[in-house]
Amino acid sequence: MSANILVVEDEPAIQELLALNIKQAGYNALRSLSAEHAQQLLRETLPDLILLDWMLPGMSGIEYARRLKSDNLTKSIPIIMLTARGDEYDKVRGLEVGADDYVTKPFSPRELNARIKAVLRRRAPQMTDDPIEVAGLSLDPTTHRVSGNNVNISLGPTEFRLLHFFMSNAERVHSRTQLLDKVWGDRVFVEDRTVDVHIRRLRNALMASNHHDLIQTVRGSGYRFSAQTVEKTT
Amino acid sequence: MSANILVVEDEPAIQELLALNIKQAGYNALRSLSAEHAQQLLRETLPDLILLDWMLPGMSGIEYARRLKSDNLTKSIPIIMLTARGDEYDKVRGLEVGADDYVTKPFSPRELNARIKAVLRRRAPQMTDDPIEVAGLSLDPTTHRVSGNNVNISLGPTEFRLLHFFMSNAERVHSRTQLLDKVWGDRVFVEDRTVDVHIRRLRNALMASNHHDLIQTVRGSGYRFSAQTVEKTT
DNA sequence: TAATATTTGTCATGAATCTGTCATATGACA
DNA sequence: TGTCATATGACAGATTCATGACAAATATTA
Repeated sequence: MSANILVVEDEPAIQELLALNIKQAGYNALRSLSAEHAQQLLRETLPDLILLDWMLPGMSGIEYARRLKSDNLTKSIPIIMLTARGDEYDKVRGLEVGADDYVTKPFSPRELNARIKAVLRRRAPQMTDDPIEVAGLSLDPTTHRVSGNNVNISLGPTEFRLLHFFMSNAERVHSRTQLLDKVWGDRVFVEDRTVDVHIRRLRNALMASNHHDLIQTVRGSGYRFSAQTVEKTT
Repeated sequence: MSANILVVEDEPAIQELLALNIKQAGYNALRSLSAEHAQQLLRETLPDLILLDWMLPGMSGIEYARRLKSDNLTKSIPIIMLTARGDEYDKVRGLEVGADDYVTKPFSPRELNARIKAVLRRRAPQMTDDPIEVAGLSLDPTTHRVSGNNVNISLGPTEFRLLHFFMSNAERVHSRTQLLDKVWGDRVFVEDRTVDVHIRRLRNALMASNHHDLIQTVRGSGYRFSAQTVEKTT
């Protein structure tokens, strides 16, 4: 599931350019011409990143950013502001209201992509295309390949995403609900217990290279992907 | 089939310089002194990239860019604008009308080439006409020939482009949509599933030299052209 | 120009694979 | 030991792909 990026920009030409760029980079572009309309879109899908123009008709970009950051539902969505000039003052205010980064117009496509990638990496590492390797187990999102100690491992789509998420967020416990949100995506309604089954399928597949014990059960909390082996208390 | 680059520049000296540079880099240079003349050229050949001077006699560069981007036939041709020294305002307007990148005069040949290359790669990585060879299967863009282990393979136009794209972007998974964009071009609207059919046709053709299994299906994601064979792990 | 190939996009169908849920077994913890 | 959370195997429904057929569009040839 590639990242959804919401572009809030009132100038159609620039919006188009941004959207094109985003698609080119392999993300999914949602578009909105105003803060008000963006707000509506948010009801359906929560994007993984918001590109927000500084100046907007109606509610200004900065105003909207503040609002997004104060709403519990959206506060964790990273925001990249598009500012007109390299104005230091703007920059300060942008960061003040909680923007995660900003890009000054005119921007080069490369710069924009680099920033998007950087921000996404911070917030949702599994959304980037970087290959990951943990304890001899490696996963490459671009080739969609997984191998453990040179043994090829084939996974179904969901197991692949699950492993991808685990590997990009290792050493940390994830509740079933969190996993559903991050791996399945919000707006999907699935039983919590279903996660168990997929964990099992993933473990099964990883058995081929003896990496199945990297996925640890944390009783009462969820699961954890960890390179550190668990010591059994005897 | 090396990329054609159209240079629209009224100053003969600069045009000459640009053309030289382009040829040096192995591309094909088409030249035009005005937007009007360029328009005529476009009737014969659609270039793969347009280098457009900001200021032109008659129709200005920006005006022309806008026009190119609004015409269905030419809208997908990337444009690099040549702007006078670091004029911020120009850059904004350039991007506004849909230019893909810009180079400020005076430019260094190296920078120009880098940008051309980047834009072309983003647009059509398979545009270079170097022969490619993977696992005994070879494709020569100039002669339009494909052969596997000395067996000649004949392909329809679309299958040829598809294979060309695959071979120049091997090992990586491409979604159907991406394939449509890159192989069919972004101005066509065809069903996603159509890709399946062409994949099959290509596989069929490659069967002649037993290379059909280089094209792998990645369930839920798309297709991949890979020299590495898949091992089934159950 | 007419006739004949080729090429292309779409569809219907059946096969392969994936998914979510349940029922039951197992194991952890107080 | 009893209770509760997790593991596991089975399964039916849902997706996703492969494939053959076909007609429209294009190119080629007579």
